[in-house]
Amino acid sequence: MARRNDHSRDEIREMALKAAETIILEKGKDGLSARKIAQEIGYTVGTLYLIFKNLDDLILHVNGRTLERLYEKLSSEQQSSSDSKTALLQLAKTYINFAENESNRWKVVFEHRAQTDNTTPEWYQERVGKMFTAVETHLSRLAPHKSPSEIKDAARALWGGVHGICMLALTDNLDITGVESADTLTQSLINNYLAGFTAG
Amino acid sequence: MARRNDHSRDEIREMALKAAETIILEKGKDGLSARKIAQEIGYTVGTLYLIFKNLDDLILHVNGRTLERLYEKLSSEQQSSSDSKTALLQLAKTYINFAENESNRWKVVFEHRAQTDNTTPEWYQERVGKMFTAVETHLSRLAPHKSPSEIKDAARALWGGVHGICMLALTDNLDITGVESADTLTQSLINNYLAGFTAG
DNA sequence: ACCTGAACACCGTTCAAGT
DNA sequence: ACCTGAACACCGTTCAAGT
Repeated sequence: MARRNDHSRDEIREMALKAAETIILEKGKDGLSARKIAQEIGYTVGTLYLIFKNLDDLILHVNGRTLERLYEKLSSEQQSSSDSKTALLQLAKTYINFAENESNRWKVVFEHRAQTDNTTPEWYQERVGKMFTAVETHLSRLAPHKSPSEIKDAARALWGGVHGICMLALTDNLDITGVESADTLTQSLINNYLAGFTAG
Repeated sequence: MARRNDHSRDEIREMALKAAETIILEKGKDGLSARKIAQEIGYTVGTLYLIFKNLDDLILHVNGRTLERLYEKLSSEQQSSSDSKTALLQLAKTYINFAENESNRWKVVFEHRAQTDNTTPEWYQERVGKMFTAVETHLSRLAPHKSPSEIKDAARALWGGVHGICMLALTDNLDITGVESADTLTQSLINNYLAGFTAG
């Protein structure tokens, strides 16, 4: 063995990330290990360390892809919305559906973020930031008299709120039943928040 | 060795939970292991398994104690509040301060919840439920015309929102700076939400 | 240059055996 | 009855050695 050259570095990289995503999908983060990924793609553990700094780095890239997929979902649904309020409600619906459908992958984004306190690369921060841009756009349409920093804060308050309901629902900490209720709660949050925000 | 009887079962149990809390405080969940707990309390790993079902069970009890401490903090601050709106804002402040001060322990509550999907014991659910009761009480005072189920939903929407901002701030996912901002955002969330909720 | 295989220092969990 | 010690089946990570 050694010197096989069956796959390019980029191919191995892609295979590894795909394998990791599949394992997380099926077994959650606890089911993931470098050895399992390696076995899945037909290489040795050592090979993974030629491509990724370590397992945390690999998971960081998995999470980057998850955020990318969410962003695609969010941006594909926001063109034909009549008004900005409806658009925001629709964004929240999409957000929650994504989190529910990709539940295991979605949880990893935040579990992993919580544990490793190394500085996050800029490409990652950018993807998180993109998720707020659409919200800010709609909010500034609904409240044109607000300053940019007020809009920025509002987007973070409101979307942090949507996220919180979503995560608590996903982890069964809200004493509610499933997605349908999570959806009801976010709609209530957004409607009431907007009532206060646009009036104030 | 064997048959030492230096400590009662309950004493060992308490020592183990305390040791686990200290390790989590200092190194986070990743720094925790059964072997380290055992070493810290001067017993063998095997002993831990005579008292706890497994490490997940031990962590569950650590989390139960964390929730209990939060509840004490929350209930100690809510006596003299003039009106219910101020009381809710104060509750959120206390909540965020607790999460920030006990950051490592607080994260474990939700990381662990996210990974193990075994049914949670009722004593745990009760502690989570207690956290919502105070919120419900204040909300029903502010909006006496709402039905109990509307109040319940509102409490979950609003507090899920507070929680979301709190967690995103703690994990650096909000592009804001620290606790102060998390506090500003929750105050904004609560104020605007209440404006809509009490008017509707 | 590319990849392996074996090593190192860890894990969680179990359970026969010691007192 | 209470606790140990050693075992089992796993980990992440590194790196000399093979082709």
